[in-house]
Amino acid sequence: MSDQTDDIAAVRRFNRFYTRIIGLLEEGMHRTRFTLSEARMIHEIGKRGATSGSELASELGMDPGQVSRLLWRLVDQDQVYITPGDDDRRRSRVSLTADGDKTCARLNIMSDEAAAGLLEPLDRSGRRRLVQAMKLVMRLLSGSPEKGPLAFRPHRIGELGWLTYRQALLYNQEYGWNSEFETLIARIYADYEDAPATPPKALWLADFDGEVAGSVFVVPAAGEEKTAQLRMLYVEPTFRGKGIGGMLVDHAVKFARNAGYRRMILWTQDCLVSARKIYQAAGFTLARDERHQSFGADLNGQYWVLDLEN
Amino acid sequence: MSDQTDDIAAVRRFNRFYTRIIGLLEEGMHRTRFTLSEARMIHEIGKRGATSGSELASELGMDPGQVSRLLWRLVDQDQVYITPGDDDRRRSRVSLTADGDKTCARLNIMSDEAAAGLLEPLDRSGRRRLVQAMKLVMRLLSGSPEKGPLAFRPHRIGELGWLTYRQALLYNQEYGWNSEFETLIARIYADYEDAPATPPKALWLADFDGEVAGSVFVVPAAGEEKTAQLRMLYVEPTFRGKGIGGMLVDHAVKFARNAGYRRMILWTQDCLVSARKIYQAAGFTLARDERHQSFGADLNGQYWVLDLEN
DNA sequence: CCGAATAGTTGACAACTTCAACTATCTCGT
DNA sequence: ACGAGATAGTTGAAGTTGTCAACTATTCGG
Repeated sequence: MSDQTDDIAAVRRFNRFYTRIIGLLEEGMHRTRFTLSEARMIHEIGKRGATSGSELASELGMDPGQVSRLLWRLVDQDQVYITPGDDDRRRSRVSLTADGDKTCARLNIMSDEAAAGLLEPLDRSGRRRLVQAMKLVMRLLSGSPEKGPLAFRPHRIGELGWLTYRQALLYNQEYGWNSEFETLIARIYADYEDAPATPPKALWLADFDGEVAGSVFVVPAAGEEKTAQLRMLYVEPTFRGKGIGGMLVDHAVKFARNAGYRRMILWTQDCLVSARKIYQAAGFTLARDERHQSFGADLNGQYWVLDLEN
Repeated sequence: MSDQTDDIAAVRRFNRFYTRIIGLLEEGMHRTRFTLSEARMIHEIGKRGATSGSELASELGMDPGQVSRLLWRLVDQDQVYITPGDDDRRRSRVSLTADGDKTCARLNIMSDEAAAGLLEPLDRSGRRRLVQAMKLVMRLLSGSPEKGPLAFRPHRIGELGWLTYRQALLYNQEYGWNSEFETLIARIYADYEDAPATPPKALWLADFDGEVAGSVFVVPAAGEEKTAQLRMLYVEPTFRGKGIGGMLVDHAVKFARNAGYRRMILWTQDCLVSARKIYQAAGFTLARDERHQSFGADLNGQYWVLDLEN
């Protein structure tokens, strides 16, 4: 309950804060001979090449009447020209004149400078954290059913720690696992990294616009010839239900097959329901299971196998 | 260079995005009989108890003239009363009437609801990440010379991974250390966590409004009776120069002394200049040093000692 | 081919922004 | 003690923005 109100207060504080930031940025526009609305309109027309008034109205959230008057004012200033639409003569085609193009470019530079002014006091690492945090805020607030470019890539420095952090936190929240699990996976990741390059191993992060959406890795199974082990499959809660887990497993299976492994195994817990479905879909079969007590919970461990030779 | 332009583009995208969010939130205010400016003014007066017009003008970024007219409109609506200032009769005292208080409370509830609407689609973990990201954006953009409440607290689940992530990344950026360092510290943190409770050990995070500003821990030194070892002192770049490192070390030394240790040792590298100064200031003396090759760099390790018995 | 929907224009009015002129009051240095 | 200059607030004027409603021209569906 107090969490709730704290969060709300923090969000409101941020809203007030960012209202100021936006105000400061817009201030800079007053050095031009255009008003803020005019500048936004020119920018929008420049971005789309040629549009209609109604599109501008909905995109900028303006009243159609205001759009109309604003456009004609820009026509008077020779920034914009309006021609009747070709197929639909209600619709007008709005485009920038040569002058308007120049203005648009100038405004863009000014906006860039304003944004650069925000970044200016920060060092490289600070900038990266700022941009990452902004992207996260956007993604969380926009609900993000957006299907952007998802890339599988190797891990970068520090990201083994990041994966430990996220998974320890997640499985604690979802299943109550304690710090025993955190130290276990910290060692698993360290062992992965320190293992020799052969027999083949690989780790991928699912990267969504710079944000880690999930990960998995493949190592040679201990003591078993020509057998690969799939480990640490995980998908961020906000990215679930998009098939990322399945893609990661398929990717890993393909890698193992190409690397010459004959068999693939994995060890999981029966409480991880959605993971189980993914393994089944990838062709794994349950070989045996075993009760055990770990991470402060009663678990049912499962051992799954996939034959890679057919 | 491309990084630079990418960051600028990301910041501009965020600005546009958040302009919309703020617009949506303000939309809700139209259900009241007050305009946005009036609402903001009432809220601001409510927050400060009693102010002057000029303070309101600068706080809300409004023209003094507009503030004057707005205030008198609110006086007409019986939300606000204005009395001449006591000591300075140019200055007026602006306060809320009983009606104004009620209005202010009502507006606050509406703002809370609007903010809650943003949080509503998110689960607990999503909310926490959103709030954290917002706080980070604020801190990075406000330059944060602010001295808020700094607390030393034990680590929570996942934070050993977080510390691994941050330190691996940092020391890679600053000194070029490779993943050998990352796996080493991952194991060091895991060992810390799995060690028995006696002889005494402790780890603290410097917590600044929910954000990790730095950390350090103390363990019994291997093989040496009554000797404590200080390890993994680190301060986030954005929090440096505020004495946090020194406070962490002092805290650790005090703990070791209270826990009955007679001596304290630590192992560091000579390239970590500011850390060295902190150790000196805490009374440590350099016992010996030793060249070695680790983490893909040529290093000069240093062994420092502090006698706890005087 | 008619009624409904859509694109855009125009008028009216209240509120906001910006600038400049103006009064009253205070501060500071001499 | 006093005058120059700064500060707090008020008022006027002109232009811009936000909102609503009425209106024309055009297109679409049946």
